[in-house]
Amino acid sequence: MDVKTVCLGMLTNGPASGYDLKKEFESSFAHFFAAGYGSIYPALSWLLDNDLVSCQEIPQEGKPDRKVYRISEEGHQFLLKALKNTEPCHKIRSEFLATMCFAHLMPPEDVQVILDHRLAEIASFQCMVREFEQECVAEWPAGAQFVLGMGKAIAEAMETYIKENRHTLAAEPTARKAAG
Amino acid sequence: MDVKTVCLGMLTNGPASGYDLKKEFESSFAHFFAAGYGSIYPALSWLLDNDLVSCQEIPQEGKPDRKVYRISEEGHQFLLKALKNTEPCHKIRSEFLATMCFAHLMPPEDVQVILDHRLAEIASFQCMVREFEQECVAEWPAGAQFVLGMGKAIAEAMETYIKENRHTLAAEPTARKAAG
DNA sequence: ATCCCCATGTAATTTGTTACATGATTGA
DNA sequence: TCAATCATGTAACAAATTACATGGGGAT
Repeated sequence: MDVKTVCLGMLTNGPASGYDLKKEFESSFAHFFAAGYGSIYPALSWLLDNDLVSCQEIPQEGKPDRKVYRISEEGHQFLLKALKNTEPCHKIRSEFLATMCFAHLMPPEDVQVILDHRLAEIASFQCMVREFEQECVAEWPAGAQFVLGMGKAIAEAMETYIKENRHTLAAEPTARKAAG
Repeated sequence: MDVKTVCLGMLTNGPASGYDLKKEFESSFAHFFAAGYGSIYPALSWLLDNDLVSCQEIPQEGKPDRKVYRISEEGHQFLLKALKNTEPCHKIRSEFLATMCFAHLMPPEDVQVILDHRLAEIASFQCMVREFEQECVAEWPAGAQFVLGMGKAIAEAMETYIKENRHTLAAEPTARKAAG
């Protein structure tokens, strides 16, 4: 499933502009699917060329016309077909974990800084989740709620794991060396 | 951090061929960093061209010469520099979660099949982890152990979450409809 | 017989990222 | 006055995937 299909899927929640979709990629989709304008706008053009969406241009003053896309019947069918894959992948690409693999080659302080940064990222994600929970999750389709919950579960597992195991990557206490 | 750097890092555990590295990408690195021959072989060529590794060709009968790569002093320095980034990313690209987002558009049986498939993938990962634990983890550097543990923690969190929440994506019981 | 393991690599294609290009409005 | 938000898009570039190309040895 590529950016095109995800954009099409997002449009099942109502018409939206490329700018709107970007915000969705940055918020509710942020923890499992990334896309920038450089992918989104071409994706929407492609969907339009293939009649999977229609486009309504809304003139605005001082800004480019706002282009609101709406999924078509063909679009719905295309999406359903794309969703038929019963073995969708789930890939992690982690420079963080790759770096940690080689922690023994690094100064232990540096390792701890990286861990702190990762914890901070997790905390900011959890903060966003809390906002969703207080505002709008209840109105989301069951699948979207499931996905947010999964993100929450993974984030919590990572947080706990890092806090409980970071000491294994700390420097050997100097006292030990002196004693040995 | 790209494939080149990860290959270089892998070579800190001892000399290896492209074929050997591929096996490592498929096993201990599988849960957070993917690479195929199409990335690995060009990466090793690049590392060799830049004197970050040396190469020893071992003639073999009936097979292409086995090329064993060894990290050089320059390679070590290059790696240390690459490891200096204190904000390494951790990205998930999940067609699985993207699909689940649109679960309400799909036949509920199909959703459950996808969930079963995901659970099977998690189980096979956990199986691999157990093998590592029984055989070799103890000899791994602390960082690599930390990373395997993280994979285990994430896998367990996902497994538990799916099992506890899959019912929210099931079809409404027909009895209810009849009663309503 | 057939399949998997060993072992290397290239070329075409797909995909996505980053930088560039433009510019008014609103709130601090 | 400064930053952020709104709003679109293209072009160059980077990176990885997939298919292609080859072929002996060993196990079932």
